[in-house]
Amino acid sequence: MSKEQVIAKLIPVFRHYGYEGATMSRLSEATGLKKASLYHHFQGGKEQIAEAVLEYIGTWIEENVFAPLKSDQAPRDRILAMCRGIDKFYQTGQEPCVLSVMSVGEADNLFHQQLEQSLKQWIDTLAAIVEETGIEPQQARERAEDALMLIQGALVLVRVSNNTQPFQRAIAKLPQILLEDQ
Amino acid sequence: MSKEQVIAKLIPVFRHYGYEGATMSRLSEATGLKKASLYHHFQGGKEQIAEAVLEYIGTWIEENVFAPLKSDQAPRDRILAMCRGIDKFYQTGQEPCVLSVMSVGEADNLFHQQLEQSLKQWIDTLAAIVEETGIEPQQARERAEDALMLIQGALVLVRVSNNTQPFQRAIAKLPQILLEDQ
DNA sequence: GTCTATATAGGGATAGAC
DNA sequence: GTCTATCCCTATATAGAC
Repeated sequence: MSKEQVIAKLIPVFRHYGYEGATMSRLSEATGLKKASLYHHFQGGKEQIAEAVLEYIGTWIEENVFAPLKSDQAPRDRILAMCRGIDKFYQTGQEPCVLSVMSVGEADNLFHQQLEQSLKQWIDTLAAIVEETGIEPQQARERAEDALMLIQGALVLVRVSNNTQPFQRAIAKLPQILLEDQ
Repeated sequence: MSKEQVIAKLIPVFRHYGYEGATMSRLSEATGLKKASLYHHFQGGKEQIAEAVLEYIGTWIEENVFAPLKSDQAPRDRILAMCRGIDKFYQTGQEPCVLSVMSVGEADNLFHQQLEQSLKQWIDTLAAIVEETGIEPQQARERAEDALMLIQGALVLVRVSNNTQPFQRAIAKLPQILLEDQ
């Protein structure tokens, strides 16, 4: 099993249990590797595992959410492509956001800068697209923030209500929020 | 120190560290009571402490967020009153939402039903107000959900970005989202 | 590279003095 | 009601065999 495959199995544990809840026992069970083997791959222990998870997710987002935004299609089509990436990433809202579960407690102390940077990049990228359509920078930024708030809020609602409908509605509303006058 | 005062000191620990991160040590430090004293007040241990916290918060929300919605003022004024309650409850976004931090990991298994019930109540209450203004039930419900998504999403953004602006903007937008055509 | 076995620290929880 | 002292278990992490 490659390191990538190992990390792919670690991710859902962090997403569903958070940093403190992602115990070495659960990580061991999720991967099928005993604890000592995990320490062989990640000498820095749990903290380094979380770092690897964050990096892996960053790359995935880059390729599946940001990349579609940078194609040569019309802005609306690029945003629709991004929406498909988001829907896949969050599995229609059923997979929690690492950004939000890692911004709690101990994990926040360890990774705050990195999380903040990732969020900023997402907002900046979205705002740039909106600006391309002729919207003022300040307005574009607010729309990008509104879009991310809606996504993050939808994820909370889905988690608590066990109903993916709010997420689907939120995704469907993104093009309107970003491109049309409110 | 009364039980209410103790609980008031316990709450921020759960909000900032989540259920698993809210260790008895931290709860002890936050209250100034040693662990054994906490067990005297809450014989059910940590789980019962969390229950007490959730109940206390439920009452607070009832009095400061729901009650204003039931006054005899105009719908818009009632919603503005609710917004003030929300702003106070979340300290302009600087205090995380218990609902969201408790819907992760072990805590979610323990309290899922209760959290789901609280969220449902909030949505139903908001939707009822919107319906009063002549909006169709389905539309009203979606607006209420949109409002809660925006709030929850704003809280994530504030936590990650250390910037309360998105929350303030979100709160300011609530009357529009609930009462005006989009 | 993966395992068993183990060390050390901290978690939740209780007994019993005051 | 609050404390000190302590129990047991699990968490993180390491040693060393295969």
